[in-house]
Order: sequence, then structure tokens, then C-alpha cells
Amino acid sequence: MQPDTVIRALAALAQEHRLAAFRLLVVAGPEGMPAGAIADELGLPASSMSFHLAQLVHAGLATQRRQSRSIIYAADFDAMRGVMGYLTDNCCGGASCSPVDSENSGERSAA
Amino acid sequence: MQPDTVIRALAALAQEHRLAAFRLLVVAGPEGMPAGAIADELGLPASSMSFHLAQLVHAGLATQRRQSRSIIYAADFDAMRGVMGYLTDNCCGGASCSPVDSENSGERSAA
DNA sequence: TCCATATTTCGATATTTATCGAAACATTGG
DNA sequence: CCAATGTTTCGATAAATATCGAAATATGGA
Repeated sequence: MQPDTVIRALAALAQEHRLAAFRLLVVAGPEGMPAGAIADELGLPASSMSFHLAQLVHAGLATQRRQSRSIIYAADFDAMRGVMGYLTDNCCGGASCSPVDSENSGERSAA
Repeated sequence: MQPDTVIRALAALAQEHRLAAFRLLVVAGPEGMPAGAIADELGLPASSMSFHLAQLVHAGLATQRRQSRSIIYAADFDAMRGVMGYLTDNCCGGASCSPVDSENSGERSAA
């Protein structure tokens, strides 16, 4: 993953409403969530939400598909994995920054 | 780690020169690096570099200490760990987002 | 066809961010 | 005390971003 791609992804997540939206998409899983439901959940006007969702898509962190009248957004987990990989490789001092601690057997579900 | 803190950190890293600077600090380790050396490395005017380094410090990702005439910046690895933990916990679908291939993916792009 | 629903695009505006030279500030050495 | 060095702060400006109502664009159903 190239620095420019990472920067776009980080910029997309570095905003209150987009981070919240992305978290909703992560919870929603591969099936995704319609734009209106996300806007309702976050209490944002449709046009503002559309603006932010478009940025997530443009950053490669979310996908977009139409289903009847709704447009369904879904998190792109591969892209997020790529970002995490880049940060681990380039922005962490060795393995000490790895989110999966050595004592933990590999799962870090809820904290 | 609170969303607001994470957002500030992500915003700090979501900029070409700051991401490059932070990577230099990560390589430099706890001893850190003087502002001038970072500016030289990145080919930026001192005032621009100072602006970006201040943002890294304000975001909590770097520390600042004076040593004689130089001001030494160093990466705050705990803060970075905190960011990684938040992303893993909240922005990844379970453990599937863990960068398992970080060791053998020979990707090493320059910033 | 006509209307309701779901979402995006447009337009205008306010805020934030990035840039960099010049000037100011702090520290060291002569 | 004065000059040199390393860095920050100031000022001005350009560019990007966030906001949201209104209008436009799809889709589905009566």
C-alpha cells in the first residue's frame, strides 16, 4: 500500500462523522447499510451524509451499491487491513506497536 | 482512548510531510531527532517543518525537548499503540483486520 | 403517468489547513 | 556583549474542507 493511499484513508477517518459512519459500517458487516439509515443514526442531513460517504468511498474504505431505491454502503475490510499493515510496518517501533499483543493469543475483541 | 483523541492523531498523520516526519521519528527511536535534521531530510523550510511538528506534538504523537540549541522531537510510541488499539477494536471486523502478513510483505515504499 | 421515496449534486458560505519569508526568541561560544 | 546557530512565531495568502437547504436524479408502485 502506497503512502498516498494511506494518507487518503487516514484523512477519511480523521473526521468525527466519517469515523462514526465507518464504525457503523464495520458493525454492519459485509451486507452494509443504506445511506439513509446511517444519516438517521448520526443525526445528519442527507446531503451532509452523502458528502462524507462519498469521501469514504473515494478513499477506498467503503463500497457503494444500489439496491432498489437505497444505496448501500459497506466497509472495505481489505482496505482497512492494508492501512493497518502500513501503520504497523512504518509507524510503529518494531512489533511493540502491534495491536495484537504477544501475551494475547490473537484476539482482542472488546476492551 | 477516546474518539476525539484518535481523530486528532489520524488527522496529524493524514498529511504527506507529517507522515514522512513521523516515520523518520519512528526510525530514530526514543532518542529522537532535531527539528532541523527532519526539515533537511524532507526538504522543507524550517517554518513549515515547525508547523507540522507542532501538530504532531499537539496530537500527542510526538514529544519535544530542548537540547542545547536544538529541539529534539521523538515519536510517542504509547500514543501510536493507543491509536492502533482503537482502530483494531472499532474499525476492523474482529481479528480479521490484523495485519498478519506484515513480516513477509516486503513492501517498503518511500514517503 | 404521477407521486412518493431515497439519495446525490449544486451553490453559497464559514472554517480550517498549508505554505513560506521575515522577524523574534533562545542558546552557545568567542 | 556580540555574533552565529537552531527553531519558533507572525503575517499574509492560497487551497481544501465542512455545512446544509434547494433542486435534480433514480427507482418503485398505484
